[in-house]
Amino acid sequence: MGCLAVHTRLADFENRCREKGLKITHQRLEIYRELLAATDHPSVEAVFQRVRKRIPTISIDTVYRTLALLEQSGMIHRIQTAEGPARYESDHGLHHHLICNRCHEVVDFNWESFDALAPPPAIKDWGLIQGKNIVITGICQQCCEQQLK
Amino acid sequence: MGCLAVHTRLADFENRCREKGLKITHQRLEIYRELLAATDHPSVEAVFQRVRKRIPTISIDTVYRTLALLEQSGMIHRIQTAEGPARYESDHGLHHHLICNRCHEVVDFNWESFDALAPPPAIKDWGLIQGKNIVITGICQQCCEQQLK
DNA sequence: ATGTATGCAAACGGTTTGCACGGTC
DNA sequence: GACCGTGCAAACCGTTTGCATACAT
Repeated sequence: MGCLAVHTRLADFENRCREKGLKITHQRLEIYRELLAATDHPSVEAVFQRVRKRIPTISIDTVYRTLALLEQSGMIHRIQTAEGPARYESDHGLHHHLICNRCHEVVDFNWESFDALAPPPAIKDWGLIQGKNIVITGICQQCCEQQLK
Repeated sequence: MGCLAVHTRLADFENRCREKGLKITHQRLEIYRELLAATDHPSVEAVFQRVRKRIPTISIDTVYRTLALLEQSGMIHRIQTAEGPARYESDHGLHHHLICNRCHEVVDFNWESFDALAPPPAIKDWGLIQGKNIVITGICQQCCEQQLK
């Protein structure tokens, strides 16, 4: 998943755009590339700052529009963060998130025994399921230590 | 949990406020009472509109401040909603949430086999865990039907 | 040539804040 | 009486939108 070469994933990206009739622009490619490279679940602002190094004239509106578009197309994911600005990640396999309430760092983790669990009967007749996330919140180790000082 | 009489829960509330040195005001009592009565995970605005019927002079700032305060004190919970305004619920036992991406309705559900699961080893050394939520998102039955029309 | 995507700037909605007054303890 | 909590108004931040231009197809 996350181990495919970047150029392969960019080629996939272009194909999926064509399938959906989305134009392949300079800006979209760089935004997607930046998200592929990122491991820190960046905010819109963070993606903007990074892409700006390659495309100094890009506007943050375009980053907002592009990230929303790619999320609607299922090519990237928006993280379930309750507070603060929206954060995104590329689609890199099944995993869940740990979120620090103090520094807002987001860390991936795996939980195979959960993934294997059958969905509870209660949700069967609710409707169409699109996302199933576990979000664990708390204070990360680093922030815990800083607090003691 | 949710089955205790309202006056008992309000008495508990007053006690917990005293323990924490929080003043027991008219506004705080009514905001908490409204959240106890609610089953729809109301937004700040919704709580404001309801409490306003009893206290017409209340301001929405107070509702914001009170809900944030009660959440920090662990007396109520803020729901993990990624998009849109913050939503709250009273502390009424272990459960999880279904969220409709179209109408934004939030529904509680239980998942005992998940609750019984041992936490994955990966999170052991992360830090202090405060919340462990499952958020299932999608389109509720009602919205699915409306879409077909 | 067509129509979508972009950049700019202005508007927007939810939320937070500074301040003086009012209420609780 | 001391001090926290409140209401008011203004500021704030992330995000969205209308518009004219630029670009991909």
